[in-house]
Amino acid sequence: MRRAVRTPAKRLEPRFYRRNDVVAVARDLLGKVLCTSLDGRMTQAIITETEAYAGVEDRASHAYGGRRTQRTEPMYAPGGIAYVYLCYGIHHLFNVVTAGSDVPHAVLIRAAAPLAGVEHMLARRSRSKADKRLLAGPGSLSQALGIRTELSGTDLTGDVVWIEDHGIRVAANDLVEGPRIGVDYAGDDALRPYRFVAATCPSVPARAG
DNA sequence: CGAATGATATACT
DNA sequence: GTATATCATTCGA
Repeated sequence: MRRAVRTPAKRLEPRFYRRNDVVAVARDLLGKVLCTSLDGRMTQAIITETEAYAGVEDRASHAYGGRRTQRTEPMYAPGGIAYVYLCYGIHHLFNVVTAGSDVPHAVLIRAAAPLAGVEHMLARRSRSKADKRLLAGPGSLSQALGIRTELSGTDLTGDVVWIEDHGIRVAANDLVEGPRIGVDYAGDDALRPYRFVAATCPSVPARAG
């Protein structure tokens, strides 16, 4: 298999996040590497599935109609921070806040492929072996990377949670788009094609094994 | 297929 | 302040 070109890992800068086109950011996040350093444990995962939430105009968004609460406050900050919230009382869902100040757009990270620190992911998920479900689904992904609601508002250009570009590219014919998951309550907005999936796992740099 | 599980938003007193 | 419905899901039967 063709390996991705080895590019020095480069942390995404604020200007990546601050674009107003949240759908473009969601697409661009595929193949990027989500990293956490928590409890002295470092984990890295290649993002394979994202969903865009288009702020005030999107009924599926927590910020629909400009709703502004203590929970959603981070979404109104300039792009480049985390928005994490608890869903169904169990799952911590991780979002990347995008766009400028007072434009509450965000991208939900739904799935990823393990790249580094797999042993920590397994421990956090109480599993003994890595399978396809280790980082599949936003709740599982967050649990494996140690992301919790207390990290909501965390600066993604810091050294706790951040995202790197490893030069991994998702081919156009690998990119699948469709309606978002679990947003039936949003009426017509549930039909928006705001979900992006890297159909086959992006090439993993050779050093992974 | 359905229960688990708790913070949050909203609508009350 | 208190009550209650809801939820960007997951796992096991």
